[in-house]
Amino acid sequence: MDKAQVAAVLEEIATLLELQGENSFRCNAYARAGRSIAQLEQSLADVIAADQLGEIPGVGETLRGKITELATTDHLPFYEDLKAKTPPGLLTMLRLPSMGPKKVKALYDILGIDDLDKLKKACEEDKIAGLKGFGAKTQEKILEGIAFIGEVGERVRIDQAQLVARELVAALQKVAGIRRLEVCGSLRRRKEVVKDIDILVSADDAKPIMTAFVKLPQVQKIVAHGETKSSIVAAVLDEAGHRVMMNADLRVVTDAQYPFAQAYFTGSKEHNVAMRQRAIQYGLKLNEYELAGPKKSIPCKEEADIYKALDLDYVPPELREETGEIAAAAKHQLPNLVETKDLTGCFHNHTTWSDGKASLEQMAQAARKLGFKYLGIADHSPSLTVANGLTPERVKQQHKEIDDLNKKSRGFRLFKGTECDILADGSLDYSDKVLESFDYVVASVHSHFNQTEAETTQRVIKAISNPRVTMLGHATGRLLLRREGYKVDLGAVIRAAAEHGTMIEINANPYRLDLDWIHCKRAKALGVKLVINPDAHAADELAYTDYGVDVARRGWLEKDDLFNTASLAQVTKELEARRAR
DNA sequence: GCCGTTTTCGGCCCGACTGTTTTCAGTCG
Repeated sequence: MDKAQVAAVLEEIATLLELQGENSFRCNAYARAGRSIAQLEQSLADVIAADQLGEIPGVGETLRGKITELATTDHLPFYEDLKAKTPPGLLTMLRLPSMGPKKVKALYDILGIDDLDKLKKACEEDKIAGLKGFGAKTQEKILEGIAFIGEVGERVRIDQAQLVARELVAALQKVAGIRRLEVCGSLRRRKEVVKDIDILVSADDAKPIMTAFVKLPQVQKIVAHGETKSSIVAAVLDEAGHRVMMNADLRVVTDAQYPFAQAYFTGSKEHNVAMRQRAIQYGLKLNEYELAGPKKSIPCKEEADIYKALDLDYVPPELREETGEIAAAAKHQLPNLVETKDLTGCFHNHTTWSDGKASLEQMAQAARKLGFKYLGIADHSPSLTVANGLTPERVKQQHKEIDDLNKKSRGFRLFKGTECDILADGSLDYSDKVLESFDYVVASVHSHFNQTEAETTQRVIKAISNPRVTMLGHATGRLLLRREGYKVDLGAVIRAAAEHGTMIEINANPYRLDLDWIHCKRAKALGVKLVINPDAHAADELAYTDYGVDVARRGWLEKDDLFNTASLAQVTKELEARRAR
């Protein structure tokens, strides 16, 4: 098993143990080890071979044995036994709001309920409300939870969450008495999928703000309504007219508490735990209201002051995942993260020549409006017939149109590219001669998703080893919350990209966000250049690059780790040099 | 299950809110 699989098993063990009623610290130990393994830079096999497992924080004698067994034999009797005696439906029940391991276990032990259907039936027959520790409200909440899961799923994409957040914030800002306001939580950390929206407000009097919040027109349901915290389900229509529903929490604190609350509610949970532990090392206590010693509280006006008080550089929200950012902040080694303004253009964009909605000229105009100095056009290749892929003859025609447009424009350039299909055997969809007519080539997989991991890996490596390929498009083909990516050994792909000097795209389309930030970090470590591409099929989709910047920042990338932060002259020079190879 | 300038046992981050209680357990973040 590779590290992702081992990590998933460890985290599942943690959950299964919780359902057994096991000591929470023991459960936590498995969960923590799982996270550490998932975030390893090297391959798990290498770590085991070098006998370095024990050096990973949270991995002791017992876990070292279990992890080794899992990684080398693909089996772990301890896990398999645990799994065998836990009905899989219990894990689904755990996803319901207000249902934790204790309640799930109680329902299973007392009534033998082991899936959502039985749970729903039991609620409808009024069998839950009478149980010790349960009541009418709990029963009602469970039913609502089951309906909610069916209707909206659990998580939404960052672009959808942003939409909901923007509406709520705009409505809230009209309420009098607000001093500071910010969206915190995973949306502030710019995670690719988000479960709920956390809004933080500072004010002298919380009550009117709380009251206004639960009465906003977007509110579908009030989940909780307390003095400092309220929780609602909000519904907002997106541009396509689809209803986006999600949970939103509001916290109101005093302005003095604001920076502490801001840090606390931004998370991640793991980052917060590590920060609290660091505070303890300094003889201090950190919570959402203050940073304080036994005798006095340390005043902080901004979030940065908290980090400063603990001898840390300010950690940008995108890095707060407890993947080494605190250690780096202590040593003044945090990266100087790339910013949206650093982008000079992008390379993976479609036009009406294939399946885009905007013409070459419209795309160019939109790019200039965003301040880009160039735009790469990469329409589809012939085998993607559904997307109106370009034949070699139409490629020539498109190139003429691009030349004509370039003659008319000053200080801005269109580059001739292609999103060339990687065929089933790893060969490319155009002949070398046609490929050489482009300024650059994005190579992507669009078919045969059911190949084995070994086949797809070989296929992609073969394609990116071709010197005519400039960059790899959407590396796993995933569609967030809709479709798993194709199975591919990204470690091997990234190593091959490093070896052949091929760049890898960060597909900034919010449906994809592929390469994932974790792999960006690994690609950077191996010296692979990354490129933020919106995969735009319409003029307004060029702005998707913002989401790509989010991914890059979460992946610790700096301006120079990306290709499309270079000047037009540098980009032109580099592309010409590559074509001469 | 991990871990140790309070070290081999006894801790392990902390607080709000809810619902079911009558002082608190469970859940959540």
